[in-house]
Amino acid sequence: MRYHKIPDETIRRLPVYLRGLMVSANHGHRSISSGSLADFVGVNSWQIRKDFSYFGDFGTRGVGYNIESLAKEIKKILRLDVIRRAVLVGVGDLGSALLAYPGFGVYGLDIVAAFDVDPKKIGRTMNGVTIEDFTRIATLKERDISLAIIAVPRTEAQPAVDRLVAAGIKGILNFAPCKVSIPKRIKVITLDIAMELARLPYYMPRAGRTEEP
Amino acid sequence: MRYHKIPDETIRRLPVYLRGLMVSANHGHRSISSGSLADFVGVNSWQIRKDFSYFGDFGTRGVGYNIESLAKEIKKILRLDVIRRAVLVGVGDLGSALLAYPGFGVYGLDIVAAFDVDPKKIGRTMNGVTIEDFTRIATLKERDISLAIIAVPRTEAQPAVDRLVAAGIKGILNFAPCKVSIPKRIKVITLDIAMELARLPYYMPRAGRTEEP
DNA sequence: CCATGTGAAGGTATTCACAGCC
DNA sequence: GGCTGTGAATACCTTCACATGG
Repeated sequence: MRYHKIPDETIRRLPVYLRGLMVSANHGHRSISSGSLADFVGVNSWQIRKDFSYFGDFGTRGVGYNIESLAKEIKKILRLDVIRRAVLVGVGDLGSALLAYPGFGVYGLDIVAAFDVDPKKIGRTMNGVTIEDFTRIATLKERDISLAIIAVPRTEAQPAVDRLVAAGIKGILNFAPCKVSIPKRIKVITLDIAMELARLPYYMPRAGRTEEP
Repeated sequence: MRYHKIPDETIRRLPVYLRGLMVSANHGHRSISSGSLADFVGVNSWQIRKDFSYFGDFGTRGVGYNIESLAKEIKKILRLDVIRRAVLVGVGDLGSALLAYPGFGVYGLDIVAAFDVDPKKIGRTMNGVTIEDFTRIATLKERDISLAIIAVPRTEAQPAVDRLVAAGIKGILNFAPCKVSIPKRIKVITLDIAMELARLPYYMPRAGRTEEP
């Protein structure tokens, strides 16, 4: 093993591997080869080995990788062992769905607070989380929450982000379809759902052809 | 202009530019320089010019790009001028949010049908779309719908995809957190929300440090 | 003069092929 | 024999620098 910097593309794939390892562990397996994991997650086996080689020797030649120790290491690299609590801002249709979404738990992440500006929503409890008044967002500072998900209308995204930064948030998952400006120490990942759908037609088989491209 | 193949990374950015152009047009502009668009969407100006250079000369030196003709060309490349109608499979929390989501319209995309297996949901109308019985999915063939969004539990994703492929669907946006197997002529984009959140902690400033990484 | 368009340079990630080890 | 780990080769994408044209 060398002290390589881990490429961003590898970081992007680590959560994929992690989920694959978890599911495999649930099936009762204790170790897995790069080939089986490849079939399971849809990444080439040599790509998987290369990715893992950036951060250590976890495999046993002739056998494969120990699932538990590899999963633990990936969690450590992604810092999922330290960061676990997230806040949701904007409890509309999408926000409500995110509150109910069971998928975050796999990665050890948990939405423990929610904020909205609508008085009709404030005070209501959904999935064990009571919706708070957005004007009280500064209280996050004392609550060990450094991760935020924002699901507000596009025009409200920048103001919301500014308040979150002031409240000490360090990372933001933004569902609003726009660029937001932040101090560079803060990380924002923008996930524009419509945009993903929009690039799908490009890859679809052209009309007029009868068979594959 | 050369007859370059358009790189995948450029295709990924085209919807970003398209949205930027639309918003700029709404502000009353008729043309825009690569520099202004860069500020607006968060991509370098030289990257933007390079991207546009793959598919033609749309700019006027000293002035910028004509918004309308550029937008039209991008839509044509992405084939958003032909593919407009989509079906939703799975009307749970996330599916309902997607039905209500206003963002698809920007790209000319429209969810015109929805399916679910739950008898309590079948027959109800949400946002102008009546939820149909999933066993009737084959009727899609006669309805000029080639794009599907699936928002079903992980274990149901593969069966749902198989039925969609049989019903003639050509492109799928998959929200279920798993790989799905399909004939290679069909394009699937999997969007795992939790996974995006999971790679955020890696990029956040490390605790203990006072300033940037 | 200003902003586009593009070869060339530089950087990053993927793929290959095989040596090393269980 | 089977599977990992990795340098080398390749492909791809980004950045630069500047010629080109309205």
